[in-house]
Amino acid sequence: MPELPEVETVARGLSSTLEGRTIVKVRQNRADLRVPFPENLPKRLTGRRVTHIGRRAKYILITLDDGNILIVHLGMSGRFMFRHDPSLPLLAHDHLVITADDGVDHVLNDPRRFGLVALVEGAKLDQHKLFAGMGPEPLGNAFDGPTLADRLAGKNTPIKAALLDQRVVAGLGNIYVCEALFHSGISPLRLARTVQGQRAERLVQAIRQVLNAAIAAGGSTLRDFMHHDGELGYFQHSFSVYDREGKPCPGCTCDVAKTGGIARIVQSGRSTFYCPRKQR
DNA sequence: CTACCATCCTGGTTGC
DNA sequence: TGCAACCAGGATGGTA
Repeated sequence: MPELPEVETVARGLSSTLEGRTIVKVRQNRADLRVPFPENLPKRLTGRRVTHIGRRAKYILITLDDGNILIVHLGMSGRFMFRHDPSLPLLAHDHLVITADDGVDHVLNDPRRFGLVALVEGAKLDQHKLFAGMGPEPLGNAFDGPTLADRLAGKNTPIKAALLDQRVVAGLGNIYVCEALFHSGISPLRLARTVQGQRAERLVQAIRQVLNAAIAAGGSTLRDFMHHDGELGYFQHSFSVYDREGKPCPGCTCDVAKTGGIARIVQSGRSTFYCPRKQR
């Protein structure tokens, strides 16, 4: 479920509670999520101090004082929340519990187990399989119109599919791709290679704007998503098209009874929501 | 290269 | 109310 804004929100929450703390206890309750947990993970984490919490694309990066980085991906249904009361029983799907030196438990819960946990040497992060070939951060300085236009050049695939490809730009998912395409007036069906020049520029601005607005709202809570402290995001109330099939798009004056309002189509197996009149 | 499909897994919602 | 089918924010690997 979590896309970049939700992961950023969780990472910020972790940063305020776990950064600077020493890990005193780790409980791992199963052998794997989408992939196996790292070998001897509890042993390798215990006694380490957390020096920094960051994010790359949809990955949470927890830097340790031995130079390793604990990587956490929340998949579709992952939550990473803290609990002050260690006497509370673990819930179903609580897979990893990291106890800090202030007695607070940081619990990774993931019912569908599409998430993953890895531990890599900090210096080799960019070369790691998960990050090699990954596209630019959409909120970073390196992401601009010409850069995106370059990465889309020659791609004979719908722009919707291209933006979901983490090698083109890293961190977008189904929701924010739909929203950004709407705000830039680009049809999700348009061939990626035709998004050049001003159109690419508009798309970059729309991506940045929608991601920043979503982060400011604490992300979007559709079903599972929660902040590190259990709070919910509220950006879902600001969706223009996502999950709004048949409804009017913002500012639309046309008759929904005639136009059908926002359309839903399926592209590469995923729902796409858009306004066929405003997006070309 | 690209498009499409299935897969991993659980749980909430929908429809009969 | 019960139950089955369907759907979901991601990523990957296979096939045609």
